[in-house]
Amino acid sequence: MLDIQLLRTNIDAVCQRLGTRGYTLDVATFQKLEAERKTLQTRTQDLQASRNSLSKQIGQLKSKGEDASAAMAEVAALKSELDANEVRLGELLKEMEAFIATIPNTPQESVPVGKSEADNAEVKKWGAPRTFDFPVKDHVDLGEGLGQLDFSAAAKIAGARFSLLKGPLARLHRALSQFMLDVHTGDHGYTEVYAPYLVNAESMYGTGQLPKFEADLFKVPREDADPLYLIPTAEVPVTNIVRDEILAQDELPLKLVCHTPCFRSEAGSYGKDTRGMIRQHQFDKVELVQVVAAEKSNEAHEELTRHAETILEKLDLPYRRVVLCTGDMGFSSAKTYDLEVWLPGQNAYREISSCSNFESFQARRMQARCRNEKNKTELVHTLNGSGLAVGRTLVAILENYQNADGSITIPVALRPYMGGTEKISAA
RNA sequence: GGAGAGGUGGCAGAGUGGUCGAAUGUACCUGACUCGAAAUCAGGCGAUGUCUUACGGCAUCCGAGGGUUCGAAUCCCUCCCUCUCCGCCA
Repeated sequence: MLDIQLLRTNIDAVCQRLGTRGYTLDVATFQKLEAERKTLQTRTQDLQASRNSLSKQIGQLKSKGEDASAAMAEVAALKSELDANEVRLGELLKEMEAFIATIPNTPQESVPVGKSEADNAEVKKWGAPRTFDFPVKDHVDLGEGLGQLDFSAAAKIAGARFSLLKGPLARLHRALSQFMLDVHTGDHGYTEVYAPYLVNAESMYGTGQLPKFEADLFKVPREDADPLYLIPTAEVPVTNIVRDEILAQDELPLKLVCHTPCFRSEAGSYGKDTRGMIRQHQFDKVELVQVVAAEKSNEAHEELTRHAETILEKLDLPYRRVVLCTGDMGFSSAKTYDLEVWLPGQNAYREISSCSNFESFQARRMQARCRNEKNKTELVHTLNGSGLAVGRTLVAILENYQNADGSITIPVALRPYMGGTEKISAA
């Protein structure tokens, strides 16, 4: 959520920034709501002040046993206007909040302006794609050839966009998440978190999935209680740890890492990546989350992105880093780097991690604050990034480490997690 | 699933219709004392919103939402959460 003060005092600048991401702010609606709010709120508060002081007088008169009927008549005269104003003001504030809640974050100045994916800018490239002296297969042919990846069984059990892993490939999947967690906790200073996979609507609102993106979520209705939602990323439960909290200076930065399955409905994305495990309803991810003081967030964003890159480097997987252009960024983000891993089966770089700085956008929605040097409360900045998406990392390993006979060499860094196995072959 | 108890400021904890945004303790900040620290003493110290150039004023907030009342932390209703005991369970 954007700062309403900023909208009041500097709406032109906000408009301009939002314009770069193709979002047109409805200034007229905002100003109409704001004008009404201002008169109504000041009037309501004046009436409340009168009522309060009259009520106080009544109390004093009555305690002395004197006649309070004059003051009571005066309050009664205020009452109908006050009641009407309070109701209308409540509605208006809700309207205003709903309006602001659907405005996306403003991009940082350093974000390239653009309309779509095509305008994202490559920042760096690491590693050279391997040259093969045999025809490369994609991960589906490789996994099914090994007899360890079974989409038809998954379809029977659950439906399209699920996958089933067996044997060494299932172990490799587990090894990857263990490896990632160990690197981030051991080398990068993150604290491991285990969190709920089902969350309430308030949490989804806090990180920005609600109210706008309900269609992308799996919703779990309940007979006698509010519905819960399956998390689309660990970002939701982990970032919401600080919702409605005031953190002490020395608690920051908070660096948390969490491995969870992620569930995405993504009804609109059918037709794209229908083959294989690139786009699934369920996938595992190791998520990095940082909560930092406002002035530290850009620095933290670079650091966190490096932490994700380190995993790719340790696995010796070629990748590139792109900075998303204004038009391709997520709703809540002020700046996002995507890491794209090389997939020989697709002859292309494909997204494997997304690292974003949300600045105070999420913190404002969830009232996550810290005390500054003057002991005053101040919104924190939140960041997160995949470190990494486990399923896609598995895909990358299959395709990059394939051999002519269809077997897969295990990257050296993962061998300790595979009981020393160096190669996966058909059973 | 059954029975009971409870949710008040950073923490602990009083307050059962009116000078209560809330005693007291503790934590924290400032000052005095001290070479310094501790102890002691004095003062300060909630959040959010709103109006104001500012000083500051006003409003709202005692788990959440409704209700009664001139007036609600306090009374009534609904919901959420926590704890204790019993049952069940990986």
